[in-house]
Amino acid sequence: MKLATWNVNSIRQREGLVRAWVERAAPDVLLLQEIKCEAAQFPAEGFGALGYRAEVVGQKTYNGVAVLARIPFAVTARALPGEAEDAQARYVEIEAGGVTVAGLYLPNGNSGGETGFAYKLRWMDRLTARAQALLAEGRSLILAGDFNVCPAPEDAAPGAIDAADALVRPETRARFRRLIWLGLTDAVRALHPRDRVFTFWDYQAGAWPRDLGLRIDHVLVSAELAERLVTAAPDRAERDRAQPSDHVPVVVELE
DNA sequence: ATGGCACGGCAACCGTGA
Repeated sequence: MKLATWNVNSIRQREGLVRAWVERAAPDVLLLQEIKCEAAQFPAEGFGALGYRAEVVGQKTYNGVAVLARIPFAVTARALPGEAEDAQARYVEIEAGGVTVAGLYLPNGNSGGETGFAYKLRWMDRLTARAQALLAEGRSLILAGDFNVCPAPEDAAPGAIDAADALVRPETRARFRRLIWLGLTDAVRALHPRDRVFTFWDYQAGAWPRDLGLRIDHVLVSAELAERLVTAAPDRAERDRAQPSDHVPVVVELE
């Protein structure tokens, strides 16, 4: 199984780029974040022509997630259980090939002051509870998406981010570790323990040419899937294209 | 030393992103 996650920063702006990438990379499952549109605006036909079925959890203007898959799947959730506060479209969960796959767009946590940050932390707690419940059922599990978490200092280029940023605050990192402690493996870091690996470069300040990036898009897999990992890496070349997203796809292959 | 971008919604900028 080849699975990818990509924050595309508006699917309507990025349709051509994403379609071209899908044709080249041919993932079995592609999780999209920040599609920034309602389901009716999602260009499902274009991907249907490539053999992909879409499940879209959309929202006007902000957020929005989707799954594209060329293998059969069943939708198991369109929101993260917990608080009834998710007017925000940030979670979609499917079952495919015997694996539960959650595509997520975790709140950034920098807007709305401490209230916004608290929402991020609660969202992480709810994600942990969901993952724990699925693992308790004995499911093989993949959590993939834009976590808006830079797990460790080596996941940020020096000077790329302020210490007070919600992506690196200790409370954020502690909750990410709690997820890992459920028994999940950070696929990219597991296969690249010493490498400098980034998945995001800001549009501003020449962040891409200066390689001032962050690693904030992740694929976490349960133990038996970790043993099947063959490759796990971002596709950096996508950041060099015309009108790119500020994130690149992260691709994982399981044998 | 510093400033630097892009998106959607809307019809002038502004909230958000990270």
